[in-house]
Amino acid sequence: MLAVQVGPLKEEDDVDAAQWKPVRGSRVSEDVIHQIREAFFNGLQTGDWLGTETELAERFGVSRITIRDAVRTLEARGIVDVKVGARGGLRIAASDPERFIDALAVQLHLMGVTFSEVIEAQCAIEPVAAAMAARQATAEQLEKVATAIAKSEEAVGDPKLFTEWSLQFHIAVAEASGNRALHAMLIALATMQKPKMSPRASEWRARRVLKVHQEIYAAIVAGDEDKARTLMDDHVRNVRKEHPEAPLL
Amino acid sequence: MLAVQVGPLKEEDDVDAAQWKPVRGSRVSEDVIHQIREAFFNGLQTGDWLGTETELAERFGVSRITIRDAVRTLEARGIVDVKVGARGGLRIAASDPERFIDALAVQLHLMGVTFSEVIEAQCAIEPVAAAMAARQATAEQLEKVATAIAKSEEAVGDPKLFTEWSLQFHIAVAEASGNRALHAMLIALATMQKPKMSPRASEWRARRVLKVHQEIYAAIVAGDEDKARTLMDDHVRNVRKEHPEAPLL
DNA sequence: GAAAATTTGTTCGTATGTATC
DNA sequence: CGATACATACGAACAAATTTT
Repeated sequence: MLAVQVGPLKEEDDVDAAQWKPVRGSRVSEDVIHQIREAFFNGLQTGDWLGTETELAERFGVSRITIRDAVRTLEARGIVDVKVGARGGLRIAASDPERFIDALAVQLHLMGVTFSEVIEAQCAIEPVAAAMAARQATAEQLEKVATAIAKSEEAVGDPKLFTEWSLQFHIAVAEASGNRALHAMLIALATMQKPKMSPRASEWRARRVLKVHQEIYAAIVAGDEDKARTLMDDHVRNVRKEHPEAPLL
Repeated sequence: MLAVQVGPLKEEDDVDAAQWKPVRGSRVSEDVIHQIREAFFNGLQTGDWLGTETELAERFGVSRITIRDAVRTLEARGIVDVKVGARGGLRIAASDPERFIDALAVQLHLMGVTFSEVIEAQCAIEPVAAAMAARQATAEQLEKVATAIAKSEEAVGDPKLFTEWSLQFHIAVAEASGNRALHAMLIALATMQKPKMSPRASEWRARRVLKVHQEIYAAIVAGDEDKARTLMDDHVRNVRKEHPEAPLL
């Protein structure tokens, strides 16, 4: 059927072709997007002013509608923020994990990735994060972990609230790893499964979980990497076994 | 405001006020985006037809420009594909890691995440992926790993090509973990650092790396989880130490 | 291979809602 | 409160790309 395929040949074999960057698309708005994107990665900071739509239209020599196409795309990618009214216009956006979470969710949905795979991925990463936290957590980061534990302790009788603070504990540990890339990915994974969680922990189960959390925290504070990793590994493994459908704490 | 479009307020019923999704924005196009997004997560598949811009404009009772705003956003999020010409229009997109990679890159840039953090995250995840691969890799997945090794063996004299196939080895191991969430994230991390890598491995260094890759492969084939994890852990640790600026192999 | 039909890409003009001063 | 600045939204039209005839 497709004897001849003229155009964007995607050679999977040629590894050098991977360098290949599509600077030029069939749309004018893609040029605009590309240029602003380049400027972004070349040092623009949150809050930096980019101009109004009309200004940009003049500067790029295109109509306002074309600029709008570009703006909507840049906005969806989390690069710019748009405000109406006087002193409105385009500015470089602030970081927003939501963008990243959404992108991950969309792609995993398209790939047909299962719920349990997301959990499994989280379970794989968390012990490593715990070990990293034990190695290098700052006082401030430890404080956040401690807060999450304290709050969940107050909420042992409220399954929903307890689950929420348990989740915060895990995210705080990831943050304490000191690696923001890891942290961002764990937030994405945890957030994705949150809507599917049904908190049904009984109080004694909550207390048991709380105890493990406290032990993990102690290991991190003590700087015991192996212990932190092992405890977290057992923890997520158990949780997964006990709650095959809602395995996050 | 438009009295016409008051309908689609979707109450996420009940208790979960924390689930709290902003169904209602100040833009009409956000309503459209939200509805199509909901439909997407409720079972639309790659290739499914959504209609033309004009059709959608009629169906939603808005102008074509408003639909275009929505379309650009949905496209940027990787949800739809747009094609011009007869039988063109909107379709549900195929999965494209590129979207996810871009979103991660944008967010990490905004967060000011350093290059070494990205590498460190990768180094944290890979040993776990290797262990998982040892547990459950399929024949087809192992084949891909073997191919990457064979290709890199052929390229020991060509630093650039060798680096590329070494990277493919690592990605193939991640795929062999059987967890597509983990796989997707490692692709993103590896791709992000690729532009900054400077392949400068000498031939004997390449041969040494190759030997380790082969050992890891053997451990995976043998189903030896601990060995696979340990070998990979040592490997990434060494690589990071030897090439502090270009530490990926 | 050429012409026709379809559909997005792009432009201009205009009106309206909204935030700032 | 009024004036100003700006994005949001509508309508009509033509250009360019792609498939079908």
